Amino acid sequence: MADDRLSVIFGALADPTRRAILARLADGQATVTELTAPFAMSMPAISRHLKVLERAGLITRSRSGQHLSSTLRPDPLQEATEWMERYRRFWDASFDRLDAHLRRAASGKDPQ
Amino acid sequence: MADDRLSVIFGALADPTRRAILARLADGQATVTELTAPFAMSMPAISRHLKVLERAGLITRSRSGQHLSSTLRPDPLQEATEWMERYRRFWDASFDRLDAHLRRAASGKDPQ
DNA sequence: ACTATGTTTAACATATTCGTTAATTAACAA
DNA sequence: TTGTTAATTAACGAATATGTTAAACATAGT
Repeated sequence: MADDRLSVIFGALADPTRRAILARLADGQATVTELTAPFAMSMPAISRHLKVLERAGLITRSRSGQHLSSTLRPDPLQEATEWMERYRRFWDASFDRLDAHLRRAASGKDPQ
Repeated sequence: MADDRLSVIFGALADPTRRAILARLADGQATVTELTAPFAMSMPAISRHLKVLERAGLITRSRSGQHLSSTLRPDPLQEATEWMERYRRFWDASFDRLDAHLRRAASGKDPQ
């Protein structure tokens, strides 16, 4: 994977396990052991996923004794969204087209 | 890469060449040759990138004679954004914390 | 039919990803 | 010290990603 920020962020999000971890962390910080529990996967595997998320800036980690807690830091999601915003006018255009299509269809006068 | 929709979408966005292709297509549809020109990369390489974007639903392609044009279809970006929206309250929380911190710092009364 | 142009597919090399198990490090508790 | 728990690192293997060049396929023009 390329090492520019957006590639690292999107790359981190491109794995269902990592997205599930983020979803879990939305309910509050958790240790590696707690994050491992729901998955049929070894702790080293989760540990690596956490490293990927950390590199993307999507989590921060802090040690408290033996326990290493991960906390959600969603700022990179905003960065990603901002990149996608460049295409919003195309969404709008798509919606307009869909809307127009539905109106034509509903009126029974669709020229297609 | 996992083959669920979101993984395919995020995976497609996790490459700078592919994001550049999408940016180019925001200015209108283009052929494979036209999309290859700006890159120091062979046409087969671009052809594969286009396939990845197509699989993610980010472009559609239509042949007109010899020319195979790619067109932006940004709907999947919205799907990705919708997933990220789950974390919007954390963005807001982050902003709130930042805001509060700045206000405390500005007033010279920051208890920290 | 022949040739030129546009694009994909085949075959290959290399690097990265993602998982495993085993070994190691770090912190706590007796 | 010894043992237990928490987590990472090491070493490995299999699958996937990303690029290359050469060959094949598809359409157009003469």
